[in-house]
Amino acid sequence: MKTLFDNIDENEIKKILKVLDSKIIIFSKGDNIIIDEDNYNIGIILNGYANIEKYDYYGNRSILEKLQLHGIFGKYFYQNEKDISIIATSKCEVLFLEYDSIINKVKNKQFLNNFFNLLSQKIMNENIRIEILAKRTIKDKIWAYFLLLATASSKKIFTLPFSYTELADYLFIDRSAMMRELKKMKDTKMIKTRGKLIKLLD
Amino acid sequence: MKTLFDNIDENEIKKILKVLDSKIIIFSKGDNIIIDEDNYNIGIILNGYANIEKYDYYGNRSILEKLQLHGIFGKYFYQNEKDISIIATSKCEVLFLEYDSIINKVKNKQFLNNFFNLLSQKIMNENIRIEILAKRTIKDKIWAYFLLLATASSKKIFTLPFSYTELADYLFIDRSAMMRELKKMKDTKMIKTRGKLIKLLD
DNA sequence: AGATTATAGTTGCATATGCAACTTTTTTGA
DNA sequence: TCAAAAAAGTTGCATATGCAACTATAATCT
Repeated sequence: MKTLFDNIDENEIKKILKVLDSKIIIFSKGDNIIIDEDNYNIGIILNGYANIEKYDYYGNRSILEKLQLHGIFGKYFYQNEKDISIIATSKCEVLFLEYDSIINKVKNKQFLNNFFNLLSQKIMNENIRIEILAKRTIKDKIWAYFLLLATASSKKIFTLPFSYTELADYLFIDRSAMMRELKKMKDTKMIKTRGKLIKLLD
Repeated sequence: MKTLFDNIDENEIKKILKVLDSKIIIFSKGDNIIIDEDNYNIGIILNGYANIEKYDYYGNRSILEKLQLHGIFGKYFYQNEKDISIIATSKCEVLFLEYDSIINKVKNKQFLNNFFNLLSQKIMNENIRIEILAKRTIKDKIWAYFLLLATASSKKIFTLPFSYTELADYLFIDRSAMMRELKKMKDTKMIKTRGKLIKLLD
């Protein structure tokens, strides 16, 4: 996975972060991560996890995105930031930057390259997400997501980065319907589970 | 809408495109737009429209993305480019570039800025798309998409950029079920349609 | 440690949605 | 300009999915 600091030594990083007038804030699990939009408009997760969430009219929660190492967020990426919240799902260190400064103040080509790559990677992740959502049935959505996790870990056994409740909100489906499909998948020997540990069979 | 050439004069654009060793190709409606990956890995739509499409196991087409003016595509944005195709839906001029050259060869800060903005805009568009797909019912998906088009044109009357067949494939839903919901929406005076012309009522 | 809250697991029921199979209308291209 | 193909429009039927309402289990907090 690409990060913002790939192939840049520590001293150089410090210099860049100073030039950018950046800010690092640590959040606790459950915190609402708010961007101070006057001075900073981009956030980057340095460690920990966060969910980008939205509630609809009926009270359904949708998890729009799962942010992890060097995941990037900010008002440039959302049309209506007001009705979206970013919730830390673990202790979570966030680097805040100003978007324009990156191109205009940073001389280091490698850093620019890394930032480009972060954006490209975000686009790729969202495309993968859209392909999962393109699946027409609950079972196919679950399977596509499990395959993704298996591919990411290069193993047929992996740990869900979500609770099952969250997983349903991430796949935009009803939890009980999802549980029912998971049971069917276990019954037909597609998968085996133990808590959040999932094993894909044959 | 932001474009790659915002605030850059024509001569400067020519210079940049030369430095980048870019290539412009014109496609006809229905053409499969293929990237010559050895030399170019990014495409940008200069005019016309194209769909990014994928067919699933059952033969369902999914329209993953609708590309228009300065829409950007390329292998950096997809994990499995092989099973995805980009189809020109009108006569279509495409600029091909090499990703790395942009950061490493282009000196013009405005151009870099514009390219960044193109990526950010793409991320925003995909987030909007995900929010539409997050809607739990067909009617809500249609309505959310129509609202988006109305907002984009700042009018309550707008023209669908899709055939109804394509629209269903874009929203990842069954066409006949979609037509049924559209009829209900007309019956309950939510919308009025005449061909691809849609009007949102109150 | 015990109480409280959240998550997981289950089920009956109503209905929204997909699918197949048509007809009608519009578009395309030779 | 006319035939062929594509898109739009419609409907009956089967079922996948959402919803409500539970119980059981696990996690969290003081």
